[in-house]
Amino acid sequence: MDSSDTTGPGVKSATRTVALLDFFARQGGMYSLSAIQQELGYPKSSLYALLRTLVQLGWVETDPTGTLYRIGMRALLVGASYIDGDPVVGMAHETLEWLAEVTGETVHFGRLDDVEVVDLSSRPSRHDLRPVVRVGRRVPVHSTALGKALLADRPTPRLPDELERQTENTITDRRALAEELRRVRERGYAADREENSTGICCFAVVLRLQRPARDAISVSVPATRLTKAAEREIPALLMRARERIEYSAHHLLH
Amino acid sequence: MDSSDTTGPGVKSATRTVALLDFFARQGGMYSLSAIQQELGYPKSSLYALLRTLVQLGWVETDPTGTLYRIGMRALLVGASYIDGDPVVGMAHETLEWLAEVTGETVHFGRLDDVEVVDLSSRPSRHDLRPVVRVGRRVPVHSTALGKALLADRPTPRLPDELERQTENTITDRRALAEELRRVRERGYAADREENSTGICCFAVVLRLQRPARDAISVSVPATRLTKAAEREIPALLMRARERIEYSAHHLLH
DNA sequence: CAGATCTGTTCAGATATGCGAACAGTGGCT
DNA sequence: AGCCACTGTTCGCATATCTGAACAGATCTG
Repeated sequence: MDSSDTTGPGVKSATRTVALLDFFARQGGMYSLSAIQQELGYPKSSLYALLRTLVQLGWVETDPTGTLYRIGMRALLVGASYIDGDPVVGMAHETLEWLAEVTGETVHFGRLDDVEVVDLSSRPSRHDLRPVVRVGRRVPVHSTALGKALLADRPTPRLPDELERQTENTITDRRALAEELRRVRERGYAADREENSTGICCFAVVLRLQRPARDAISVSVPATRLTKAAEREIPALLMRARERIEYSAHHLLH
Repeated sequence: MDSSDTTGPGVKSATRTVALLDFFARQGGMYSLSAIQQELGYPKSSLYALLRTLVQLGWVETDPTGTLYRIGMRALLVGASYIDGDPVVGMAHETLEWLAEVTGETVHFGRLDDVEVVDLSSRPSRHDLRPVVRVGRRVPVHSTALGKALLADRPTPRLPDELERQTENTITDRRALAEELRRVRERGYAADREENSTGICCFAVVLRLQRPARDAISVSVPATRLTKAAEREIPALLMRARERIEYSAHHLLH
């Protein structure tokens, strides 16, 4: 069987299983059988058997009446293990600590997934310890420093169908974004000037562990704290952090 | 079809799909095809097809050689959505904020899963802002305040096969644990005196949203900060937090 | 209260997966 | 080198899933 066939991926019910889980993840609520069937297009009876199986295994939960479905807790456990098992996140950990310490700001570790960036690790700012747990959440690729840093490293960046406006500074034009990516390549780091979230600016650099880069690290700064000095220092610190991470990585991989 | 049948759960390859993901989550590393086959006992060729399917879908990743498998990023995204979609976690959120604020300590929201507690939400202490992201991780049920609070609410608590020793204070005897649970019921809250982690004490109460309780909230305090006053105040604050959460829950559910 | 129109559920035939065995690489050992 | 033990990979038949249509239960409506 050819892998790029019209038959789609090999095992049908495995494909559907994860498609179902993906559906719950994207929509994030409770859905009835028929609602799911309308969305995914699978036959009712197939979904029925599948859902019952997954409920039995704890991967899908139902409401007390047994008629509304949502994602189950086992999914959470498995998801968390992705981070624990990732060698790069593990190696980057102490350097991100250091980076948060010297900047006093919030740092993130992001990984490109299709046309979005997934936050794999967050270290809150020293100042505002908001409980924002963003780990495992997606952020747009065109309006964040993480995303732009990663896009800039690709010869032909894949972009979402529409560059959704997040703030009044968001770059929504594809030409303008291409130009911005050129500047990112030139400078060696990406910046986000309240393009994703009003009042928040970010800087990011990619980790050059594979080509094109898959991972990036960033520092987020409230616009009010973004002095001229900080604008110079933070990118420099990011690059030092990158060196440290890349160094450990090369040692680990011999 | 009977639910407690010898046929096992309905759709075989869905069962295997999630069993495979569970395997990766528990072991948390990279495994070869034959290693997985030894562990799970499925035929090689079946696993082969399944793994290829899941790799194609981003739920399993391979190393550069394509011979070692690990959990993929999509699993992380789906797991994170469990927390976002949970109504109780959502409602408890601002109360946990408040609890962290008034105590100045780290608070957790835990949910019972089989014989372990899963951390669904953490709010770091005001003092030591360690980046401990424990969300999605399991903690033992017998050595934590969260676990003991939840166990105490069950008529016949399910326990792990062995009560593993975590610190020198861990209760490892089943009789002693039963006695401890009796005290928890009497007092209305559970305490952990460095039983799970040396230097850390916890208090926890269950949320009475269903019988037996499924969720609990806790406050963790470094043993060095645990004054007599704190020992009285923290359980009282936990109970106030519980009232607030239960109140919002009943409003939401009418 | 009957009819209409949604739900979730079951069933037997069409169809795709699952299985063991044989094949093909790879590295280690004498 | 040659053999051996071990991987990952492919392939055809037995078998279990998938499916569409029919059934049943609930809610709404005039």
